[in-house]
Amino acid sequence: MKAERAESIVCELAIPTVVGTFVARYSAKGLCELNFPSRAKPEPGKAGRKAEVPAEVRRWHEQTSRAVQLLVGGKPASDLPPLDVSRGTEFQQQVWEAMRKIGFGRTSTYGELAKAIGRPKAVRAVGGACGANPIPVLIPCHRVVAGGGKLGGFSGGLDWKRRLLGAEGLLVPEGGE
DNA sequence: GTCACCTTAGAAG
DNA sequence: CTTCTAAGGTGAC
Repeated sequence: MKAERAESIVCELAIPTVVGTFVARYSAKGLCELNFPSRAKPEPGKAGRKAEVPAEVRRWHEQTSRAVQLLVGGKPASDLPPLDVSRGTEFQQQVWEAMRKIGFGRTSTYGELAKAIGRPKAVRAVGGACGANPIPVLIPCHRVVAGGGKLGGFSGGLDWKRRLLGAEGLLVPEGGE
């Protein structure tokens, strides 16, 4: 069964936080993408069009905003909006689902996730799925570290991975341990 | 078809 | 201990 690729985006909204402004995108099914703050200043124009946003999406955005703000602030978020991951492949969706089970303040490794989805040898593929994760933070790809206490990589910038792990009270490997 | 990627276990030197 | 190799899945070229 093929995932629907051409899922249209309903709208794009900004999420101001103490570490910058995230940008969330919604489809008709829920949150489909979340981006880390970019260097560029947020565009008030786009974020200011909330009046044209469907009530349902506004409700989701409220949950998303709260969740993101809690997480960057070092607190667990329990109230999440529906996540639309329909553009991911079956494999990627399995990986993302497994990642969401990693509790707040806990970590897992690429190897463990690979085992969890029944593909113990697909460790690199898991890494690839993490990199393809459209909704970082809410889908905690930052809680997935490499084995042996190594941090591993991060598409959005290792800086974010460290910051998020640090916010959850986790020791960030830095070459010593 | 080929290559690069958020990896890792195992064999060789 | 360090270095090299092979293996999974996916998207860009």
